[in-house]
Amino acid sequence: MKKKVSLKDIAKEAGVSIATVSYVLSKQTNTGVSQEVSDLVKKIAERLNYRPNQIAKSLQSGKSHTIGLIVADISNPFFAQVARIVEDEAKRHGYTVIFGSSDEKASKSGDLIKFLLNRQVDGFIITPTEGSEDQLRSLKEQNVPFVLIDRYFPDVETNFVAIDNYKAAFEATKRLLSTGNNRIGIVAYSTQLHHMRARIQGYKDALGQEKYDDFMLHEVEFSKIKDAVPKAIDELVNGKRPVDAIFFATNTLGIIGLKHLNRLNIKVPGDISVVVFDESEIFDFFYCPLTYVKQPLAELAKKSVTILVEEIANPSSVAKKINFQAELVIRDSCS
Amino acid sequence: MKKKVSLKDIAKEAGVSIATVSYVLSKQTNTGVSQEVSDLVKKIAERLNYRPNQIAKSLQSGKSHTIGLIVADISNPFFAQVARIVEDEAKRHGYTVIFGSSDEKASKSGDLIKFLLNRQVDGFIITPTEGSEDQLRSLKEQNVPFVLIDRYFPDVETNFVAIDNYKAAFEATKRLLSTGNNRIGIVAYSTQLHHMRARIQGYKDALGQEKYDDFMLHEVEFSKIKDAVPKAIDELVNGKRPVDAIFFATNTLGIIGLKHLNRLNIKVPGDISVVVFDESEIFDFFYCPLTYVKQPLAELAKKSVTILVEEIANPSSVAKKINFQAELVIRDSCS
DNA sequence: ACAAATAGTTTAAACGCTTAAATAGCTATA
DNA sequence: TATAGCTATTTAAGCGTTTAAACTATTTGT
Repeated sequence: MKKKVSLKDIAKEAGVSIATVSYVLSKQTNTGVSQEVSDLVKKIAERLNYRPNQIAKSLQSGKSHTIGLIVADISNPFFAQVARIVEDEAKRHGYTVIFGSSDEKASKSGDLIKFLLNRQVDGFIITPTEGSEDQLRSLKEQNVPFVLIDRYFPDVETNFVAIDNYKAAFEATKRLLSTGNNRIGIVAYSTQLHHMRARIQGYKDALGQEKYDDFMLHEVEFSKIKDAVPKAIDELVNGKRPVDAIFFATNTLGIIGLKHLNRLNIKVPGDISVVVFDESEIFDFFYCPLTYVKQPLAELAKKSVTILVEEIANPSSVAKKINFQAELVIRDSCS
Repeated sequence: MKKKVSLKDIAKEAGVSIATVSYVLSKQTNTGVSQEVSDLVKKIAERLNYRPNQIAKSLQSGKSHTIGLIVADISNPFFAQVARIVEDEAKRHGYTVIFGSSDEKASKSGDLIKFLLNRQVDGFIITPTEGSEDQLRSLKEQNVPFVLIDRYFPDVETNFVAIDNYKAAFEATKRLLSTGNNRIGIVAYSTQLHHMRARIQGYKDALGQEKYDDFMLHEVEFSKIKDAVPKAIDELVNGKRPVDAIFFATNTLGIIGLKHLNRLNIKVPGDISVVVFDESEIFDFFYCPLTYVKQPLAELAKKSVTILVEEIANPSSVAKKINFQAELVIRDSCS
């Protein structure tokens, strides 16, 4: 890589000091530099195609203008979409985004945080994994600005941007009930993460004491979904008292589940009603337009960036907790 | 953000010079530092939770250990998958990834390159857009290491990792022919990018003089696909001599196209045969298992990283040009 | 005509790290 | 006992910026 043009080169060429060049090039107003020198320096900078060295600026300012985005898996379209919006919004604020995938593992998330801290990111946007509370507490202690997105820990005071999962799940389940389903199963992740517990609780509360039954709740482990979801469905539909509806608690679960329903030749909504949390372009190809919970993804992602940028500029001690409302998009998969 | 622990802090605490601390902490072998001092320094570093400042290291070494990944759109699953593999592979080599989306626009790609160069990335992995040849030439001139992925310009000598698009398209079209289709339409992007021209040429050559007909070739503009693909399909199936098969030149085109076929209630492969370039989880929900061209994505992405890392370590003047073979996965969408 | 104010520019230190070169304190050698 | 040869450690410069402070010339005021 050819050596880059620095202030020094321009200074030498212009016959002035480095400081003068810096003043010309870095100040918007020409504070105390003569017009001639200013013009000359600018012309030379232009000619030499000068590009300021961000690294040097960062070292000097202590700000890298870089934010770390930690998601579960960047190749998951849900997070890829978040990433895209974060990218655009960050760019609008003059920030660069470095990303990393935690694979829902606290250990990976911890490594990633360390790695990116070494890289001197100015702050983080994180979809936290189960068991990462201490990492967040540690970040707080070090006064590193960060915002959680999609999930959060109710007992750790942090900024977060999420949706009202309880309410969304409650309404989704109510929809299944009101369309005549009584035995409603749910396929969820087996995790203590609050967003998932809230979805499950919303589902339970919508059903109420009399209709809920432990048999209908199936929690699968993140790392085993490929096998566990089909198994859960088999149990839901084959028991002595099979369900007449299934609520999938995330789009990934929904995708795998619907594939399995296809395999079993179970028709939606004829044989079974379905509601899915989150949308996915994939669902457009399912023969039946699905009723689903729509998260305001763009708003979530944008808000997370604005909060973070604000927090970097002037740290506040009170945590910003934003809950958006999700929308239940009613189509044809409940009957 | 609390002030970070630096070598200085450790040095003061240990009562030695900064240099000694640096030697202890940055050299694997304890070259010329006494065991006692070494142990002491390490203990203090540990206690203070010292994290080296990468920015300072970068400024000093001239290497940022960061690579810039420029894709068309990170929210497109194809690129999101590439990003994930690049991320993992880069991490294996000790590199961080900064990404940016060009939206297939040369102007954006140019801005992105400048932006990331200021950020002192050590090199790039790029899916180039149409009209970005000069940007690449300029990078070459500045001796910035980079590798193109997915696409390349035959008349610009650069490293690239791609597949043999001509052959893949040729074989896909041959498959359609051999399953009894004679009038085969193609929906492709209207671009001079070589990978697309190669796909179109492969298609044309497979058909040969006698079977090919300009009417069957539909090129749509990237920014207008939502409307243009349905329109193209309407023309292909409604003309005086309608086609009996359609070859979609990318998965995005395929997705939009198949949705439209559904809307028109045209059955695959009953009414029309289909082959799609690239795979997509989305296709799993199409009622008919699709025959598609499978790119070795993981290999492509990995190779791009290893070439780039190698190139950063010791730049070579001869361009590395890698063409992988794609695989035609034959399922049920041709008859 | 001389001090004071002002404008234009430079000096120098700092950000946190690396590393070649210098130095100090030993020990072994003749 | 002076000296060469080690070993352990420090000094100092440099990476590319920014910026407070210092300096120099010029202009203004009296």
